[in-house]
Amino acid sequence: MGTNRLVLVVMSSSVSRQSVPEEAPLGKVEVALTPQERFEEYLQSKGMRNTEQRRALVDLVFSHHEHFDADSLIERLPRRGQPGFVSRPTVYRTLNELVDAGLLRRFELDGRAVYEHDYGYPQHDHLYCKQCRRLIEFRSDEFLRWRDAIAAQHKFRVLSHRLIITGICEQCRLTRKRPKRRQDLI
Amino acid sequence: MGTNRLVLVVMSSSVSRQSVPEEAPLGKVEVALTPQERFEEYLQSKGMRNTEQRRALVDLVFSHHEHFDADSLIERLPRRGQPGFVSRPTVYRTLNELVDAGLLRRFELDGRAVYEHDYGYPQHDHLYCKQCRRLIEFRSDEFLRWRDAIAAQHKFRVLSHRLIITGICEQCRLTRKRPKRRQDLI
DNA sequence: ATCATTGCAAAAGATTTGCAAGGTC
DNA sequence: GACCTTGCAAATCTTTTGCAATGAT
Repeated sequence: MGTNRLVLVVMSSSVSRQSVPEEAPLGKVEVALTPQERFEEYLQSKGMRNTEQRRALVDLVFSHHEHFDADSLIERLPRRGQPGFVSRPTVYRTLNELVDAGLLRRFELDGRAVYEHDYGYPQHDHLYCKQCRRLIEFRSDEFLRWRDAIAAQHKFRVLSHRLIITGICEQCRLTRKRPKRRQDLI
Repeated sequence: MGTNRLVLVVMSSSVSRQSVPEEAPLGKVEVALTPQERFEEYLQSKGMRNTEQRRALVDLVFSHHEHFDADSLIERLPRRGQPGFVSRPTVYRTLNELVDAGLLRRFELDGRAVYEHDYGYPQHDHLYCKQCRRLIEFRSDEFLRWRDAIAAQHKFRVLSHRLIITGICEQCRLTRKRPKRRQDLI
């Protein structure tokens, strides 16, 4: 069970500084507790129990920094009967708990829930390539400033936002076409 | 059938209309054809037929400028057996066609598809009140400029974007709390 | 007449829930 | 021991699909 301390990197982008290479590493985010410890804390505070299944899922979820959905997480689990197996309902239940605990963030893509690391990871937004379906992360303080300004104009108290810019990534633009999905829910 | 219904009301939001030029009130865009005519044209170009059901739905959809989901549209239809009735599958089929035809835009909120007028309506984004579940529209050219700049930095070809700022609207902030929904998919 | 479209029933896909058995504190 | 969790099966919710009957051109 890898208790890997979070050392994560995001691409930063600043529109104002135009000569900067468009993908400069932003830096690491230090966190006091591992996700496992942080979740334990949350569970205790709620009078919930830290079970083997929950620990297994936290390990799996934080073993890769990738966007994922419930199904792809389930695919990475051991099969029924194998040690470490977790049932589908429990996976869904635990994902909800991890979101509540602030360890994961959830959003929607093409009609299903997608999760990403939230704990110890800086706020960012996404470019979504319609062709290869990759999510490309970027960070923009300028956007956040604009967001807060527009909210202030509407006397709206911001809690969060979701921004996805859909299009074609450079890689795909320079390559041949690929099949499309059934629907365009963005 | 929805147990927890979205409250889908729109404020054609005119922002503090004083000094911010990019924040003009959302108005209509001049279009040559009515939605009905525009859809007819689309259908013909695709070798599809303009049926009573399709006309009825276009009328209903464009009779109010509101965000809506399939269920709330179905509720506004005459009952089974009444003239003007349209079955649930046909409603879904027609909504997809209206999106393809460019008359409606679709996005997701709390796990289901929400539609809004696209044809003859200017591009805009949304503030979403977590409490009353209202969607408040706003328009920002500054945001669009920023979007295109950030995309250019990533050599990303923009096709569209989806931005929803979630929080508490002024009205709700000045009132007492209301119950929350089951999930926070934004 | 041809062929798209409808309504019905049923299916499908994603996620949630009731409940008895088992695990954690 | 109390009571939270799990896995199973089944239910839900939303949306889609197969198909025979109906309707548009």
